[in-house]
Amino acid sequence: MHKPLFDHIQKFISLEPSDIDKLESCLEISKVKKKEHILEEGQICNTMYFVVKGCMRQFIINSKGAEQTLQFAIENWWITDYLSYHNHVPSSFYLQAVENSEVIAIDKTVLESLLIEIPNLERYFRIVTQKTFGAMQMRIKFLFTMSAEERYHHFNDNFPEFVQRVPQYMIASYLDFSAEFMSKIRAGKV
Amino acid sequence: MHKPLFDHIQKFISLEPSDIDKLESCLEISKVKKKEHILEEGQICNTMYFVVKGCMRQFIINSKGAEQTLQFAIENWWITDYLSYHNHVPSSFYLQAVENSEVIAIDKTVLESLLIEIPNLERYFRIVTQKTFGAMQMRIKFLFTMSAEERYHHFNDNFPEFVQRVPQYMIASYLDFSAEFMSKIRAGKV
DNA sequence: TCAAAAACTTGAACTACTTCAAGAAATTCA
DNA sequence: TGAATTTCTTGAAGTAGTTCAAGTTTTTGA
Repeated sequence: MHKPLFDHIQKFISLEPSDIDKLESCLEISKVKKKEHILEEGQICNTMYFVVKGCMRQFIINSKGAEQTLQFAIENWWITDYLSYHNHVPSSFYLQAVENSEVIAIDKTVLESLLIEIPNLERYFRIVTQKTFGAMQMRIKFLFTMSAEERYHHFNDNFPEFVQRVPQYMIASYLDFSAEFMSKIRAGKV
Repeated sequence: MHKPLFDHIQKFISLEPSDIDKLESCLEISKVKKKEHILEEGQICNTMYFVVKGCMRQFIINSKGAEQTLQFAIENWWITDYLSYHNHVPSSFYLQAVENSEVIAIDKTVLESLLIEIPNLERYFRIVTQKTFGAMQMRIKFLFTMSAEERYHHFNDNFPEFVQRVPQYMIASYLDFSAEFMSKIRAGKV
């Protein structure tokens, strides 16, 4: 079902029924099994993904061979590799399902011509991207100013359900500390 | 002069002469003296700034009273606090001139109505924001996977002129290590 | 339902960085 | 020009985190 996407869009702009039809015909919903990749390092990313259900993450494999989560996307978030998408260069990232998920995929070529046809949709993406960018600016602030323990508590206070929902080692790497250290923070052993 | 902005815009989209006039009438260029603030913590940010000449930075004052640079913007970059701008909440950041600079300021109310009038301009901002977001994703990757020394060399290799141009302690905090440690890296004493 | 896999915990040893304090060098501007 | 300010450097001591290795608990799926 595409409804969650249309609901999300209509929070920011309103679409003509004809535009809704046009957009609808371009969307492809797909189920992604837990741990399945929708993008791998080295591939060119030609798709934007909207999470209808479940949870996706962007991660890399670092020089020690360990996975490092850089970004999560839950229901109603967009996720893609914007650099690869816009510059048509190989991606540095993996995009993977953390849970069994459903995503709406929009192909770049299709989307770009759709955006020219529907200026209001262009507006939607501009606003959503700028808001996400704002959230990213705050994230950098937190990473720069808080200790590991403060970052954990802050995240836990703000997204308690989410912390329950995904493996702790992913949260640890998203907050930029080791899984072992997170375990100690939780046990009050720091 | 507004030319640098129009040149930048026309790299991504093309504007009708009438649109150029319309936009032109909304722009306000202003000189910002080195160290002068164009936004302070606690204020609501209602403006987007385009750097025509010079260099601006976004920084915070951390719990120890030290300045921490989170972002730079040189010629042809936009800078603002997107969270404060979109959610109309007090900013967590300062925006300050690193050098004597010239910026084009566009007021939010003016810009938002302009964007509705000129869909192509909406497109420009969508593309520019997404590209900047892509750069930010890479930045997070570098912060997460490289050591302080690697981050310094990587930055220095990619932006050698820029490293000459701004005080080293600002670069150090932008790369998330202390000015003293940067000094030691440069001296080969690590 | 139960064996295998994935996720979490613990302590001990280590290290990449920070902090502090003081001096030297470079830049600014009256 | 030269005094004041800003920026950079250096070494010594400290610490917030990592790494490793091994064991325990929880979850998964045939």
